[in-house]
Amino acid sequence: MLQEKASAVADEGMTVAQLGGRPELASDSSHLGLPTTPSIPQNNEPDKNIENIKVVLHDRELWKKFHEAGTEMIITKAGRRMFPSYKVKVTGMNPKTKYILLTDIIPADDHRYKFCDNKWMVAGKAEPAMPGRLYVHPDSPATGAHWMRQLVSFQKLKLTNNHLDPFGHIILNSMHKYQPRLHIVKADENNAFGSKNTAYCTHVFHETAFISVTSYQNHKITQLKIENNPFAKGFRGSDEGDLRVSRLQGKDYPVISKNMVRQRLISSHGHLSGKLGTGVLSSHSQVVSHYQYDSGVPLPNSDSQEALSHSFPSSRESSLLYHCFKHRDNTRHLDLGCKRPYLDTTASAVSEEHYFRSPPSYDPPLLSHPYCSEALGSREACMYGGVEGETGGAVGTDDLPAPSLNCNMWASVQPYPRYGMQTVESVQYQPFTAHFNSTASAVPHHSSSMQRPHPAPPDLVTFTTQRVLQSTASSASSSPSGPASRDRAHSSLFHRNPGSPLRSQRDFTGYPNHSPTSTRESAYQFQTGLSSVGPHWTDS
DNA sequence: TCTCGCACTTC
DNA sequence: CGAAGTGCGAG
Repeated sequence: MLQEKASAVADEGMTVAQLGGRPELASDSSHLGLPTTPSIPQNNEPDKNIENIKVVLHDRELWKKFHEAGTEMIITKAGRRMFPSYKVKVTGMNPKTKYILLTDIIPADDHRYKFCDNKWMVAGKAEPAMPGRLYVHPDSPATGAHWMRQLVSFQKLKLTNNHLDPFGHIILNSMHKYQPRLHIVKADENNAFGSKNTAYCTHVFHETAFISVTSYQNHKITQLKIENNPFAKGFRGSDEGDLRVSRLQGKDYPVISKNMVRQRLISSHGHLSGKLGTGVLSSHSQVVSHYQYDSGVPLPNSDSQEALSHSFPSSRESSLLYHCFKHRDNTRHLDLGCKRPYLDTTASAVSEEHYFRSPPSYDPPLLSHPYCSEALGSREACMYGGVEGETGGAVGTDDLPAPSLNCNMWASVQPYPRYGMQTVESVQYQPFTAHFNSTASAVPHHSSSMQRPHPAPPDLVTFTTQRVLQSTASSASSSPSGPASRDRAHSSLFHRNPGSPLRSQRDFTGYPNHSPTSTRESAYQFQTGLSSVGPHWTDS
């Protein structure tokens, strides 16, 4: 089934993310047609074709519905799952090669938003980026066969607005726009960390972009959540919904809430949707202009302000969306350099100027640099940037039976990328670099052809450090096999916080003990360093 | 704006 | 059954 679905989507055209190369502007034209032909599968080349990996967003239609209305994701102190959940179908991997799949969520732009007149508007400059945390899929590392066998779900990933979150959830600022990304890192022995050739690729599905909120702003979104999220079934209105409401209120007769009324009105009006209280339709035309995509190639929008405000086209315009706008570069890379404790890196953080002022031309920093610290023992380190694990060197890891991603962290890039959304996902692929790149070259995003190693552009560079990949990779190779074993390890690292025991995250529990039971559900969410940036960044 | 407890749901 | 994921609405 999935397969079918996936293929169907692919047929439609745009959803498949192709890796290989990220087309740059220059190449855009060639890609416009959409690379239908992708390089598919030539199985001949086993390990090396990370660029041939294809990823299809599961439930894309649902995501599109949300996107057209302006997706909102609730963020809470305790952590809230995303809905729709981020699930993908992966094909084109070498069945025997091990890969690590992880996601991160980066700022889509540098604005803060407000919901007025039934639409999202820019309301100032974004808050300093939060620590970029990564969510490593619990099965990582696992073989290509494992990943391709079924849908890869990131459903347990949670979002929080608690900057001091001890659970390892991904920290976001409310009322800001974000873009989830998927990274696939080859974790084979051959590419174990240290190797400069470790390859990875990044996939971005523009339809998964969202604005984080503490409570829903757009009732259309509320409605979609209620209608599609099984856990919200209790709020469904179908004929009986009213009854539920009434019961809640202790009444025997149906009571209709304002919200429900609004929603119903809206839905009934269909296209007029927005019009509820305040005029709403307004932005349509504008929207169109901003959000367009090319066939597959993401185009950054040059007009930042406007684009942003209209990022979410209303449903009506959806058809219009697929236009092209010019953009500068699509490239995004991940830099996985590793090797420095992330603290250091952090410090080095880049000049704020670069980051923040990235001209429109810059693309979003898609990636970040991971740093790998050798030390992995401490979980805390992972969680908090400031804290470093003391365990020196890989202590734990090496010894651990099941290597896991011990404290690996990636840093996701914070600065805002200003990319408009991309229609299709873009993929990027790059070799891992072993070092941190402080060297930023100002590479334009453009870049990269696929294979070329790129230093990250300064703007992209974030301070964050990451430890993760590396260790992950290396461990992966050694790891026994099952994802299960590593699960616990991972989790343990990340979530544990010295002072705070996290109950909810029992994930880590496993750490010390090897109990097999550890659930693989544990989420692996890592944080990247960050901090230093904040201060500088805020604009004045 | 955000936090909390609630009733309801899925798993 | 209990744990955990939902939006609601009062505060």
